[in-house]
Amino acid sequence: MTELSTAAPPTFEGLLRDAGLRVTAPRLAVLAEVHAAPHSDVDTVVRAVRDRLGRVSTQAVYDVLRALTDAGLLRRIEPAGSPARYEARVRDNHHHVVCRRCGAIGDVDCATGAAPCLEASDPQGFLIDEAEVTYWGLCPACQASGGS
Amino acid sequence: MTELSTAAPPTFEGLLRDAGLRVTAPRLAVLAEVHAAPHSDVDTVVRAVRDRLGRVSTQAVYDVLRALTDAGLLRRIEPAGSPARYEARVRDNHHHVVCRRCGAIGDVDCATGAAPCLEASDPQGFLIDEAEVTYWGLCPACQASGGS
DNA sequence: CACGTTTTCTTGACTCGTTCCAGAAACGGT
DNA sequence: ACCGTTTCTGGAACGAGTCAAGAAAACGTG
Repeated sequence: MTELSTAAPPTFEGLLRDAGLRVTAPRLAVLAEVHAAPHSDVDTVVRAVRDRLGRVSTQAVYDVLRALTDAGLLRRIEPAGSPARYEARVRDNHHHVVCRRCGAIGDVDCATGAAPCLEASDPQGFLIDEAEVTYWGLCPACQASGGS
Repeated sequence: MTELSTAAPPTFEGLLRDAGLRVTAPRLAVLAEVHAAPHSDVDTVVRAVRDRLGRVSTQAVYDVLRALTDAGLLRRIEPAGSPARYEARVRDNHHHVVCRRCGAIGDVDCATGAAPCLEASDPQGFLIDEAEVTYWGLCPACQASGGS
């Protein structure tokens, strides 16, 4: 079926086809937007998609984001106190720094090799498949402005 | 001011006074409930408080939870996709395992001593004050029931 | 290239968790 | 016991996200 080499399709259309998803304008626009502006929230994506395509319903964007996330083309992150955000860096086990004041998000690669804190000391019988690390602090801009 | 030794006041009333908070029935009830049932969500706390005290407004519970959290007597955790939950273990830097299916939460002590992944490889200029680790997986019960 | 099936998008209403507001009630220092 | 301050009540409101039914578009086939 997927005869064509899935080596590294550079186009968004290729990404969609390889994932077994239909190619539609909203999906291409959402993919492009999240690749262009990582850590976008839904509202930002909706606005960007409408800039490109004109009239697109909010639900379409929610549906597309879910489909792309389920297909592994996007990753959903949800820092406490913020609406959900989406990024295109996928399957590379990186983490995030979140600014307590303005909510800005940055990517942080794993320090300790591939799996930093992946093993809990006593997982209480849980079968763990992912360790998510969130660093909380102040972004450079907020350190400068709000001194206290 | 705080002349009396704040060594280890065993009563909830003592905890409140030492934190400079007024002692009220809703606050005592909330403290007792969260100590008794860690990782409770707001609705659970509301029900428990009403069981003890009779009529208590939902807002009172929200206000109390915020006041106790700000005072450092409770800790608020907010796993993605779940409503906020509260626990009484505070200032001991432990982490959580969350069941992907049923949302159950367990405590996990730091494996690597006091600060496991506390230092990001490249914090991008962020001033980090906390590293929050969430382990995702399946709790024992969900492993047993939903095999697939 | 037209057809029919399947998937996707639109519109609108709705749920859930949480917050805001004004006023009544309770706390606790003097 | 009194009075100023803080806390609680009740009701309305908000944002994020979901559900449901039908219209529209994308794909595999002949």
